[in-house]
Amino acid sequence: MNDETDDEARALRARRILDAVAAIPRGRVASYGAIAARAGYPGRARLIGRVLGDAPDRMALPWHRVLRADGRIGIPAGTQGFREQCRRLKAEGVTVKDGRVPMSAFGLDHDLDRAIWSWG
DNA sequence: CACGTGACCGATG
DNA sequence: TCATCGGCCACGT
Repeated sequence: MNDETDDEARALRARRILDAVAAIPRGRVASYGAIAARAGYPGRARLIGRVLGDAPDRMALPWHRVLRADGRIGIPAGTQGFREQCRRLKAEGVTVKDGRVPMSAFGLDHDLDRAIWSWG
């Protein structure tokens, strides 16, 4: 009897998280933790990876714009997904070197800093 | 119910 | 930069 409620909760979580991912602007990136917080689940970064992994790949979603907090790609190196993520990021002008993106230049907080402090 | 695993993170050494 | 640790927690076994 609880199953339905659980499924609903899961669906809600996924929706909020996927929405947050979808909100990342083209050419920018965000960390799993940042997405978790934005979706309303602070401290639960692992949840994002799980949801993205479960999401149907046919879904048009900028999942490739989600990286680890240090800028490295979260997917294990050498996998198809890893290569795909590199490809997609480069395709939209994001610098990827050795499976890593300079968050200082492409992270969302950089936009905030620039807007608030008029940097760059 | 216990345990291992993982597309995580921040602090610490 | 790398290694470890404690925290986080859904899932499969």
